[in-house]
Amino acid sequence: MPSPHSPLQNCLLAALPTDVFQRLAPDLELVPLKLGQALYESGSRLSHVYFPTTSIVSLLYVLADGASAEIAVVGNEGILGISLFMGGETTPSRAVVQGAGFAYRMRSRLLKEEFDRGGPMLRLLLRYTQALITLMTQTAVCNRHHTLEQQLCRWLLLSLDRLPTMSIRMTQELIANMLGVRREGVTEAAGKLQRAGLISYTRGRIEVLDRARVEETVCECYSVVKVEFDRLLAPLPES
Amino acid sequence: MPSPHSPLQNCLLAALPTDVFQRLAPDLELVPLKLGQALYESGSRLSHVYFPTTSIVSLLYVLADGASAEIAVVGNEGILGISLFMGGETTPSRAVVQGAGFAYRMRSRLLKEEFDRGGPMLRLLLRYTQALITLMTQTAVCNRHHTLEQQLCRWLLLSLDRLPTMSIRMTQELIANMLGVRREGVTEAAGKLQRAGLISYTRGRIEVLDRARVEETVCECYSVVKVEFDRLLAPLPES
DNA sequence: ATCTTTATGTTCGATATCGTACAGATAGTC
DNA sequence: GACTATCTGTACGATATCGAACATAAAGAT
Repeated sequence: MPSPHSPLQNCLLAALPTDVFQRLAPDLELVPLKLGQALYESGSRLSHVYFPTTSIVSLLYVLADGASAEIAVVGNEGILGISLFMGGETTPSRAVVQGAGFAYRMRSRLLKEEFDRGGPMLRLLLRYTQALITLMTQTAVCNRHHTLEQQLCRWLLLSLDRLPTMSIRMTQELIANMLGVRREGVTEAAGKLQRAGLISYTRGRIEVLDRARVEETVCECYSVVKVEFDRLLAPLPES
Repeated sequence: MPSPHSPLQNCLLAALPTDVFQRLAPDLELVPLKLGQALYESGSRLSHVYFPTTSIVSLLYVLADGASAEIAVVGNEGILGISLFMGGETTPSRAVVQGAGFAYRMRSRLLKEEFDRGGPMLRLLLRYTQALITLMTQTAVCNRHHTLEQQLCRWLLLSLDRLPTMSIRMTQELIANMLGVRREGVTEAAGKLQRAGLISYTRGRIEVLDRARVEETVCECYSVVKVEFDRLLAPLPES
């Protein structure tokens, strides 16, 4: 009976040519990620990069006064630790596990070596990074122009896209941290969605009942990001 | 008498090793950029990349309803057209000239070729891109948590850092577009700064009178970005 | 010099979110 | 089964920004 876990559950790893994947496979280590665990802190050097499979991780920016905001979310479509190959070594953001699950990790040095070969790994990671940039910038614009209810829908959909289920384990308090708003604001927005029958939630667990209607409520930001991820990561880039 | 213009006025070009610069120099073409000119539109393919010297260019994201927000600003420290080498070819943002001046442009294909050699150009551009990511994410957080007055100060300082003068040609209406707020909001915030003696402005021209006090008023976002740019772009990366 | 265009200043009520406080309700623990 | 910690619901005034309407002022055009 095969293990239920495979590195190929991560889209980036799955998109690599066989020979590259084979070269890296021995160094891929399956690790469980616990809810709330920090994979790296602002300014820290990265010993490993992570390829999530069944987990989901938020990139959070924390201000001096403790206020925070999520700038991106990474699931099985991505990788944590882009500053490694971008050359900066560190970033001013934190990576916090938002959905418990598994990831494969790899020592930073090995990834860097593969990246520096300039082959498919480089092209793949750069395309992914560009998609991530779109996610981040769309978040900036959405923060400015859209209502909390729309932003909550965006957050729900982006999270669902990175999870195998239709429900998310997460308290309203934590969602508020992600969105950079008050917990009460989330209660209100979520209550509205629940009364309308789009979602249902109990303590620490949100379920999307009617995804189609959530997609009607969400602002354009969600689809812009989705289209861009699909465009950039769909085909194995050849060039 | 030498020309007052040189590609070396752009930090990225100046940071290249001599041999690389010599290889590219014949293809660098000096072009004037007019206020309001769009260097590229959302989704368009790039025929050229631009290295600003005395001009300053905003990356703007425009929503379906016409609302907009600036996601980054590029001056003589940077380059326009990162999606070219990141592999995506296009981005969902617009690049609009915010301060008239000059830039050197280069055909996309040539830049891509140099990038693909995997040498100093690749490392330099990736480090710059990482700094740009910090700028974008800080903008997202700032939009969420800081007052308009602070954001205006951030915008002024980031713009000044990319210009040789202490004054900016820009109407309050356009600043409002950049910040993604109403024009009246900018009038109010700018009026407050003017009454306090930090800046002075007339139609379409803002002058910073007391930079030190603007730096006291600005939120932490400005210095985070500045430190990160200094860190990532200061030394010629050797790696 | 006058006219026109454009930029800036001011006001008003409307709205969304904030900050605080506290009341209920649920899950887990003893 | 009672207790406790945590999560969620609700209410209140305070604040920032919005949206619209209109007044003033400066630069440029004829």
